Amino acid sequence: MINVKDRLVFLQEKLTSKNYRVTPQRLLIMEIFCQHEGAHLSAEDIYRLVSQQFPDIGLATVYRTLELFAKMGIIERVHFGDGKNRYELTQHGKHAHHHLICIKCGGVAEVDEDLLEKLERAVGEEYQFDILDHQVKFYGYCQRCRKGDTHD
Amino acid sequence: MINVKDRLVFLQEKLTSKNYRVTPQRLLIMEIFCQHEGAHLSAEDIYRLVSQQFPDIGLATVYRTLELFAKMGIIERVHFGDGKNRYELTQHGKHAHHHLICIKCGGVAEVDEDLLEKLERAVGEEYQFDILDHQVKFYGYCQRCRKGDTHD
DNA sequence: CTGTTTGCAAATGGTTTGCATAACC
DNA sequence: GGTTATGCAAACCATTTGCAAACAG
Repeated sequence: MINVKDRLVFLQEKLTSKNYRVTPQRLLIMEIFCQHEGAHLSAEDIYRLVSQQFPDIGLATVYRTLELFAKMGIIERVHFGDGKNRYELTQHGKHAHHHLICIKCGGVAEVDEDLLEKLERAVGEEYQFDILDHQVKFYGYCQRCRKGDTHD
Repeated sequence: MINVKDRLVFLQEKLTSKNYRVTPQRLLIMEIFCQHEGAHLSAEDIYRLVSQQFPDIGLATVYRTLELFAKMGIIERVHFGDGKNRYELTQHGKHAHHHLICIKCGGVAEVDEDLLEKLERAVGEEYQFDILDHQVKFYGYCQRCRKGDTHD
């Protein structure tokens, strides 16, 4: 797990520099993200987790904070098509948007490497598109479900 | 545009073979898809379009039909993260899930070629995942918005 | 005829918003 | 102290569901 303290200091500075206020709710939400590196948390997930330490937090605050963090580039939205937005810490220097989604158990695994850089460049040139980021989803059966073999 | 008549006959057969009933609503919705090849239609879009020819259709019927068509593999859901599901005709023999999404104007362009086959195979092997399909989204600025240059 | 499909309206679930109060700076 | 952020409840929007009536086979 990442150095939480560093992240929190960084957040604090970034908030202050943009004239946003440093509040316990915002710090806590960032802490949750650090403690769940690699997870794809929904607003509800975060609400539940934060509530354990800060029972008075409102769901709306969670949503507003996620909106803010996303706008600041600290976290990113990812969509798995399950009806809810999910969020993960922005990985600086490399994208982390390759997901393997099992269409049976719904499990989501993350693919680390950025095998797509070449493709990104090629497509960007061909279509005259200034590509800043990408997101790749592979749909199929994970190892476990593959064995089960009861593909309905 | 694709041969609409062929598509409709195909749909009719497929419905009958699975003991689903052939209804004017279902045929009309398929017709709309054929007439908007390449578009990424939301349920609301389809409802609006079908209503012009069949004013009594209910929105729920549209949703149920989309669900059915997706289950039958005739159409596919794509997610652009704008809060609504979008649908497009399944392209047999090739995937058509490469989208260029402009983060300024929201425009969506489609990338035709399947440059991802190699990557798909490699990732599948490495992660022991039985990959059936993939979906790629590139986020950035389209040619037009790039010129405008007022990025934000 | 019989079971599937439809339209309507009400319910649902995730997310947003208005507003008075509380908290940061 | 002035403004920003919060919590609550109500509003919102896309989608789903229950049910009686309509329709396909």
